[in-house]
Amino acid sequence: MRLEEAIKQTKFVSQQQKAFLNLFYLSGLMKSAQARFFKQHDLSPEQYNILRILRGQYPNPANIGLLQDRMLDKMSNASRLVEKLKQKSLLSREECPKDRRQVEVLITQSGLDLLEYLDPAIRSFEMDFRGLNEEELIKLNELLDKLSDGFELEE
Amino acid sequence: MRLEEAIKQTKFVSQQQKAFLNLFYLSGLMKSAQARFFKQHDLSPEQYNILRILRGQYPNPANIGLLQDRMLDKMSNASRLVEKLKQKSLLSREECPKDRRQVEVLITQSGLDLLEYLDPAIRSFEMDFRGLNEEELIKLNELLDKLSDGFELEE
DNA sequence: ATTAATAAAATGTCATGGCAATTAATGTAT
DNA sequence: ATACATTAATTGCCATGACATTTTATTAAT
Repeated sequence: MRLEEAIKQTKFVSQQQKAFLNLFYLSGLMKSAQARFFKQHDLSPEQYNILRILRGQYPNPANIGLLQDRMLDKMSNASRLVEKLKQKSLLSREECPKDRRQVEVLITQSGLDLLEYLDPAIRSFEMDFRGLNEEELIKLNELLDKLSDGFELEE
Repeated sequence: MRLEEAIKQTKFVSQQQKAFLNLFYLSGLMKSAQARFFKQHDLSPEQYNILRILRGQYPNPANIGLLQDRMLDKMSNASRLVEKLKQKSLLSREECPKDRRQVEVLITQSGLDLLEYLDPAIRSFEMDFRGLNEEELIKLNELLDKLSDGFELEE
């Protein structure tokens, strides 16, 4: 469903305003679709994000700071997410011998298995972008990149 | 800051995947910038959304259902947001005489004053899209619309 | 070597989002 | 007219996000 229909508003004061609302709206749609999907597997999108990063590092461990650095949402609490995932045995967390302030987080085999199991569904999820052809996707990424550039100062 | 730099990842399996992450990433940037702005005025973005809708209806009242319908995020709890705004005297809430299940929510003068006071800042906020020219904005909206169309089934 | 500064992670608090359950009022069917 | 279904709004619960504070370990300064 498109923005106009969703918020019952057909006129916008500018293309800027519409783009602004449109981005929020679409990201909300995506976010809730994503949350619904992960919930079936007793994961949150943020937890999945952590596991993905850990798989990327595997077989090296990651510390909390590295996770926070690479997460899409920097503000989510990596410590607590790691704790949740540990309870599900999807990762291990151990004190780092070199620097006991730090912690070594490593994805477990069952974590790797879960990711592998989810992979096809994730790919088909990203296919929700099938509405756009390759050229359009490239254009979209280009436009989004330009916009992200505008946020350098304030973050 | 761009996606690649933010998540320290330069390669993506597809343009789809990158677009997916890019959208999440940018909307997150926008969301936190927006939240930071509204916080200065002791409002949340959702509370502001409610006030905007009420101004659109003014001088007619709105009921909770109508607010929920028009909100960007359908799932936020309109009842509770209205209660918060009432405590700040930015709106009034009264039992509807025609149907006592419903409620008549009306923006107050001080609510209208606040919105008017915020208007210029909001407009300049939307100007954060100034990185794109008119043609690019139209293209972006077109692409976002196409993508939103893909979500009809599941929402 | 002791003290202060910095750094990493964990914890506490509060607002919000996502849903389920509840309450109260209205509509509908027999 | 009474019982049942539906609708509107509120409330409660739990997970998450945002942010400040605390704890513990390491590094730097004198």
